Amino acid sequence: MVYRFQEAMQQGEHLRKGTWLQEEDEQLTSFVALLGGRRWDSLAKVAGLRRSGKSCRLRWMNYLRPNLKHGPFSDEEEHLIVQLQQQWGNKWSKIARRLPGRTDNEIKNYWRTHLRKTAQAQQEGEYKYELKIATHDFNQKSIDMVSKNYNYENVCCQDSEGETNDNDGSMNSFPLSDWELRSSPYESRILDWVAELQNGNGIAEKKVEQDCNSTGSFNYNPQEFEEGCDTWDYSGSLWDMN
DNA sequence: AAATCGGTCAACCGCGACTTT
DNA sequence: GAAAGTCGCGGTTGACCGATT
Repeated sequence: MVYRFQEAMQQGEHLRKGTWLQEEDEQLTSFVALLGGRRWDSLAKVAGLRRSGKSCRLRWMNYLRPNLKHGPFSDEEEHLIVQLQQQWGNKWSKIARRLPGRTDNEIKNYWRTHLRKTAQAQQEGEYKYELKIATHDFNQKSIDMVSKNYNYENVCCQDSEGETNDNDGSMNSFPLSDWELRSSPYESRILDWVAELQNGNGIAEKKVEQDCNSTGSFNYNPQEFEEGCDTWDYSGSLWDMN
């Protein structure tokens, strides 16, 4: 799969695909410094790279660009991604602008690998919840046969203040403590965040605040994430190579 | 030790939006 | 205003690697 550079250079005008070689990276980096990060098709030709402009741009944006972070996501970053994905959906480039040094591709991959599992677990959780209701129903009916006093809603769907909760069987009303499918503390933390966000209540905000206080470094303010108030701009000092 | 499986992530693809000619 | 060129985005693919059987 990995071609030798010399071989690649002998392949005529055919555009190369696949993994970038160190020589190609160096060549691209020096020509971007020289010509700037635009007109990628022209840059690729001038640089003598057997790559499409698109490929060059992608390599630069996702890997070679200065100030990029490479490594695991911090708790703050994870939290922020979850928050913003909830808010904006799969707008990865938009989300990436809130995470200095992270690329849309990186965030997208992170979401798919770590949080798709969460979604699946959530679905299974719903299934489990239905089973639980069915089991509860069955047991309750057995009790009813004795007591003749069955009222499902009153038994299971009132909180301590006597207010009736959401009763549609969705995960909105499902107590997280009953989830037994979490495969790791990491995933359970994400699950907690997602569930709290879905509840959309002050508890979630309080929890976030507590988490922030505990780490002492993160504070989520929804107003900061309104359209058009980027806190990080690609186009400024990032492009300064010196 | 070898085969298989599953997770991760770099890179590609297609398409729409934007810019230039 | 139209055509061509370029850019940016989101979805998808496939190679790689460690864990498991």
